[in-house]
Amino acid sequence: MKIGELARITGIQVETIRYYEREGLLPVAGRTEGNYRIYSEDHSERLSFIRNCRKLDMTLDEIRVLLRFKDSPQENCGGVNSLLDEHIRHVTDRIGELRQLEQHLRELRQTCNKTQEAAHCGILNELTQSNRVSEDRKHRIDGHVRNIHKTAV
Amino acid sequence: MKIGELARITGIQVETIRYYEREGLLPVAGRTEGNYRIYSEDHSERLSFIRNCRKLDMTLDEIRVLLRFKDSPQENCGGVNSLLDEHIRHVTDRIGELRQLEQHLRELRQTCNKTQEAAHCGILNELTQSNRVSEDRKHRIDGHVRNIHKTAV
DNA sequence: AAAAACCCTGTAGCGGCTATAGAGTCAAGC
DNA sequence: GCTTGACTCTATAGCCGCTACAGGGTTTTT
Repeated sequence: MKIGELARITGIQVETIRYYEREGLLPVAGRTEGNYRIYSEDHSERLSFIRNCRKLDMTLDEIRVLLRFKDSPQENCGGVNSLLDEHIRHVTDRIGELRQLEQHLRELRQTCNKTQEAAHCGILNELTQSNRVSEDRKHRIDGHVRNIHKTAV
Repeated sequence: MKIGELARITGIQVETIRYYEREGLLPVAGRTEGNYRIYSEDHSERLSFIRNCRKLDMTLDEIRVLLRFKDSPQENCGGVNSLLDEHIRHVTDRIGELRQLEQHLRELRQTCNKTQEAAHCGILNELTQSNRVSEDRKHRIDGHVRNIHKTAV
C-alpha cells in the first residue's frame, strides 16, 4: 500500500509517517518505480504500536527503547516493565505539580472577587510583588515532564 | 543597572531577558555609550511580574494580556479575572487528562507482572494490537494544554 | 598591559510534529 | 491522447519558550 492508505488505516498523518521514517522509528520503506513509498502489514503494525505509545504520552526516545525490545523477542522484558514504571512515575509527579499549581492559582484568583479598576485589582497587585508567587516544585532537568500547554495530538 | 544585575535580582537569565525584549514583553532598554542595555527599577518590577506569571505556567500571550491591563490602570479588571479563570480551567482539565492516562498506564502495566521473554510480554503485546489503547480526551486545538514532558523552568 | 568578566548580535537547537512550496506520478474521464 | 485532479515526492520553515553557542566588543580587575 502507499503512504496515504497507511495513514488512513493507522490514523497517523502522512507527514508524521515520513517524519517517523526520518527519525528511524519506522524502517525505510521500499519504493515503486515512480519513487512512491510502499508499505506492508508489518509497517502498519509497527506504526500502530508507535501510535499506541504516543497516545500514552511516551516520548519518541521511550518508544525507541520499546521497539528495540519488540525487535529482540528472546530478550528479557524487565526493561519494558521498568520503563513503564518510570513513565507512570512521571505522570504521577506531574499530576502532583499541577495540583499545587491549581491551588496557587485559586488562591490568587481569590484576591479579586469583583471587577474594578485594574489599579486596585488584587490579582495584578499580587503578581507585581516579587517573590509573591512561590516556586512550584521544579520540573526535571532531563526534559521529561512538560507544560500544561500543549498542541493537539 | 546592567543586564547581568537585573538577571541576578530577578532570577531570570540574561538571554531570557533579551528574548523578552525581542518579544515585546519588556520595553526596549536604553543604552550606554558602549552599547550596553541599562535598566531601572521599573524594568525589574515588570520582569518580576512576568516571572511570577511564568511560575504559574501562563503563556507569553496570556502575560501580554495581563501586562496590557497593568499598563492601563483605569480600565476594568474583569478581563484579568476571566483570563485567570480560564487558565485555572486549563490546569484542571489537564489534571483530569493525566489521571485518565495514569489509569491506562497502570492497567497496561498489570498485563506483565514478571520478567520474561519479550515475545510473551503482555505489555508489548497490548501495545502492538491496534486500537488496544483507547484515545485519551483530546488536547485542545488552540495549543493551550501541553504534554507531561517538559523542559526545566 | 594583560586577563577576566561582562556585554553585544545573530543563529541554531530542543520535541514532535505541522504546513507550506514546488515539483513529479498516476488513474479516470473526455 | 490530453486534461484534470488526487496523490506523492523533497526540502524547508514554523510552533513555544527558551538555551546555547560563535565571534566579536567593552569594561573591570589584577
